[in-house]
Amino acid sequence: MFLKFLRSNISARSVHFEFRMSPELVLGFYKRVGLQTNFSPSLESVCILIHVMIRSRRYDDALVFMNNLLQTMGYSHLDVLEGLWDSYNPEISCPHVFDTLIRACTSFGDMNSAHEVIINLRMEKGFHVSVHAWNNFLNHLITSNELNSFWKKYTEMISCGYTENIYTYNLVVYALCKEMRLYEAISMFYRMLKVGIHPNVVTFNMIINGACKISDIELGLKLYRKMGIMSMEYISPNSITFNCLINGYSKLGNMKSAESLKDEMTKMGIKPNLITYATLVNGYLRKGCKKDAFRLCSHMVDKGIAPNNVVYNSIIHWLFFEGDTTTASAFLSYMIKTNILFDKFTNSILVTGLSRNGYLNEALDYHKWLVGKNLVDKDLFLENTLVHYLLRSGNESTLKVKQVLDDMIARGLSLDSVTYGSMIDGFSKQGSISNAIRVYDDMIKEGKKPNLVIYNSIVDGLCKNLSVDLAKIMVDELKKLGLFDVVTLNSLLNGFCANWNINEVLNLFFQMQEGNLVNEVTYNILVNFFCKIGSIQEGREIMEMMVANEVAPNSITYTILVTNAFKKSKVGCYSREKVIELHDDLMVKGVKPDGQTYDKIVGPLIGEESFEIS
DNA sequence: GTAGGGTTAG
Repeated sequence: MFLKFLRSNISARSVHFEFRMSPELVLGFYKRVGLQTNFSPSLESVCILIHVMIRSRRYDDALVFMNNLLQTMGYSHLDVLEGLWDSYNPEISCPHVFDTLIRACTSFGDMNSAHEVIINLRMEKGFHVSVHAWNNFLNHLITSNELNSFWKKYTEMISCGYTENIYTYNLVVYALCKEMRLYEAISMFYRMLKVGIHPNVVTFNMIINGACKISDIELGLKLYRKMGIMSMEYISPNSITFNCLINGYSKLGNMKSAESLKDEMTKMGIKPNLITYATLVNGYLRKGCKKDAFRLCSHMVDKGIAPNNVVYNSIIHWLFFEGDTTTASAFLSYMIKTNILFDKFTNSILVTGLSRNGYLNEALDYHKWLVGKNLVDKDLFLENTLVHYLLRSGNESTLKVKQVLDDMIARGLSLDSVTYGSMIDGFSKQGSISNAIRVYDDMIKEGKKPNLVIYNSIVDGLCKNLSVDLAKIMVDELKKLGLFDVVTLNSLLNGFCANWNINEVLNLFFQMQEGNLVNEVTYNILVNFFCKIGSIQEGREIMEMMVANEVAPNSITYTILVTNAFKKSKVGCYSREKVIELHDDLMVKGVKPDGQTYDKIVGPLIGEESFEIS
């Protein structure tokens, strides 16, 4: 009878009753006949099974059946909806079944179908899905970063007269935090209090995380400390609260505070978890403190927490970043040996890490392998990375770039603005402005509009290829269109400097100051220019001006000054002692020295000195 | 439900 039922040769209504009491039996039968060849149950029969499963609260099994219908059997979401609607039996079925269909759609990211189900039920059948279904739908929109769509659909939900619950309010807070609208998120918190919905620890955590993400740790800490008072002692922080704050400090490089928060949570009886350690390890690596990072790794192992792929990805990324490909490979091998799976982060870290360290052929091979295994996203990130580094590796790589692009096109993908931008910039930097222009023309032919970044590449290319006059004309045109920023003007300024055109340099710099379009790059360009055209002293004066205008000198400022001073010392225009004195002065001013410059210039100078003294 | 890792064009 069961087989007959599955092929719907007998009345669905009559079997409803037969099966509703024993979902186990139904599932067992279904699985057994499923193994037979030519087995193809009708839509109606599967829909009845779904009703039975929902009735007995076996939501996961119901989801599996729905996925079967939608994914393998090729029914559309609306087919399934009709099937469920037609086989709906008020004595047995629950309205909840339609919520589950929406969950099935969102679970594989098909937000449009999910919405169509909601609309169809409302418009055609006068049925309103539950607020939970809406919440699930809205949550998926946020997690897939479709925030515009989120707000539109949220408004739709409200206008249908739904009453928001705590989950809905939290979603709104979440969305506001994601859009970095922190103060609106906080006012949402008060609105919740006003309408009698108690914010919970999730609400707090999301706002605290939002504060940390915009680097306002003080605010995050304040909220954490006031959690008790603000909730009449109902809510206390959990591990997520601490992890958010620890992450905030780690991103800012303040590892001391990050670690003391870890101690604080431990004292409160909240155990640091895998995420706590992963966050701290990443924070130390970001600062270049490998020793501390590895200390925490062994600490976590001692506590019985094994590092996972996230921790390994982090380690490998930062090792590649500082050029230590040997140790990076060692960790990769260890990852493979201990069966820790690669994910899309690992793949991306590998392709970028190999490329930026000059292992372009290896990067290309690995990428090819990934394509073969169908493990590459459609977002062109890896391809654009390859194009970028290939073009920077010299002009013999043009053929390989072509290969990457051809493969891309063969896979049905087309170049995006980043591909074009990377190529235009790469060719400009190689000095082959004709190729850059060819790419630009292709881009226009493809109907793609150039953006500011691309215009800036071209301006920079013109300046670097000694056509500053042309660049100036172009910038004037861009200004008329309002299409320029500090980067555009920095390129032009740099071009004037390269031509030793002091009048234009000063003129443009004053204009930039007036327009408040000055950043640390602007000053670095000028520091370099005055070191070359004038004296180290003049360069240092520009730096003083930089500090006075509250722009912090960075490691590039350091390199510019120290390198220029050293060059002058070699031709006897500057003493070696003064180079060291310059270094000391920069250190006192809090300028971060550049490691390479220090090792190459200052270190040896100091070594020589101390040798002479001893 | 909220927390951790990567990033490509000036």
